[in-house]
Amino acid sequence: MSEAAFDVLRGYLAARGQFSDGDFAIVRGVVQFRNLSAGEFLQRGGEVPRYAAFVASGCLRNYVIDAKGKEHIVQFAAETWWLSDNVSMMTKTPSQYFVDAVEDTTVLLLEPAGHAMLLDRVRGYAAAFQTGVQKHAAAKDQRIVSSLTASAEDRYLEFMKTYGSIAQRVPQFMLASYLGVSPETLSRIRKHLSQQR
Amino acid sequence: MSEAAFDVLRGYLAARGQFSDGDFAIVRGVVQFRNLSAGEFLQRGGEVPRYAAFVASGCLRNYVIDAKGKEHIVQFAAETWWLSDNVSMMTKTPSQYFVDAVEDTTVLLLEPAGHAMLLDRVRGYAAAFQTGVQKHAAAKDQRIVSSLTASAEDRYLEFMKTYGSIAQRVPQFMLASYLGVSPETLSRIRKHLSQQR
DNA sequence: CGCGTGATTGAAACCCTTCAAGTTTAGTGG
DNA sequence: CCACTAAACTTGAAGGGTTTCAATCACGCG
Repeated sequence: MSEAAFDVLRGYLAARGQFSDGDFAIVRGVVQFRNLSAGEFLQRGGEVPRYAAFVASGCLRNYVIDAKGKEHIVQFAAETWWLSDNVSMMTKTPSQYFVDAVEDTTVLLLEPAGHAMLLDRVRGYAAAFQTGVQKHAAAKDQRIVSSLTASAEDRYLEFMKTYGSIAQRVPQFMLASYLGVSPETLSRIRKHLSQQR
Repeated sequence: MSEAAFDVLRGYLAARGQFSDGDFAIVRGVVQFRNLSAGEFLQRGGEVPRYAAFVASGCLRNYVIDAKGKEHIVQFAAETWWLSDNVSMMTKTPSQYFVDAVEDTTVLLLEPAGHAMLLDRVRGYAAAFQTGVQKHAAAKDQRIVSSLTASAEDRYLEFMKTYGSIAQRVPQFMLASYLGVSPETLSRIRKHLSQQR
């Protein structure tokens, strides 16, 4: 059970560097497993996060709740994605982010101390981590750019091209929240696109 | 001249870790200096970036140009800010980003090889770099959140609170581009706010 | 001084939201 | 397995915020 989950992380790491069995054993020693049912919270806004999460299977959503009580999805995280609020975790300040499971989900949890150990003890881990962080940052820039430049329809098409497999797994109203439009608008966009062909 | 510029980087690093004179000498050895006049380009879209830039004085703007030829500012970078397209630089692929100087600006340039040397040879640099990258990423999340949740007026107020000093230095139409609104709208927002008090 | 750039202002058009109602889908208990 | 219910999705109409286009104003600089 957790073996299968750990294999996902093993595969993720193996694709990003040369790691020995001993390295994997160290990793194995510092991660915890947790199963979440659909809708179950991994973290609530106002809490100080204690873990970074690696999604082995399923899908998480990361969102904020604004002054009017409305949810705004910042990120989805499906298999092989990391999700964490590093700044809040490191500074031990409450996070504004909520995280819950869109589907039944298995995550591997990594505490800051464990992460520090990996950086220190596993050769090549720091570099792999670095690369991952940079790609993450680039993806965020891309999203900022498209929120500035693109219409709702264009943003939808861009999402489908990049994360189409996720779109099939999350309810439409969540996708709307991610895109920053109302569910009604997304419905109309889809209708409009379907009529075009 | 370049001494003053390097002092800015020295101060930046000293505030983020314990570094010896020898460490600073290593840093000094791997950075290049460059002065940019207002409007001068540091990088054009389509080019493969070769450096990360640290702003010692002045201010850069980082932007994309969309299909209609319109500029969209992704980020400003004033004193003590880093600006780079790490993914393009590392993968040696053309960047979509343009970078030019809003004012006369002095930057320190760091090649990937130099950066690798710092990570390897300067104790504490990797950790300091890591922290900086995470703060950057958090700032981007914040911007995504506010582009999803906030009206143009709220985004303007948020920018003024966070980066007010930059607002006084860049032309209003650039600020509008950063906020993702037309110059006319920003003008109206400012008028509206000034009439409220 | 006059030219060019940036900022302002007005009016029309457009995209998107909100509200409201109806339809479909999915989940639950009998 | 069906019936019932709640949630999600769709569709329509009205309203609001933003853009676009156009004209005018303000200012710095050769």
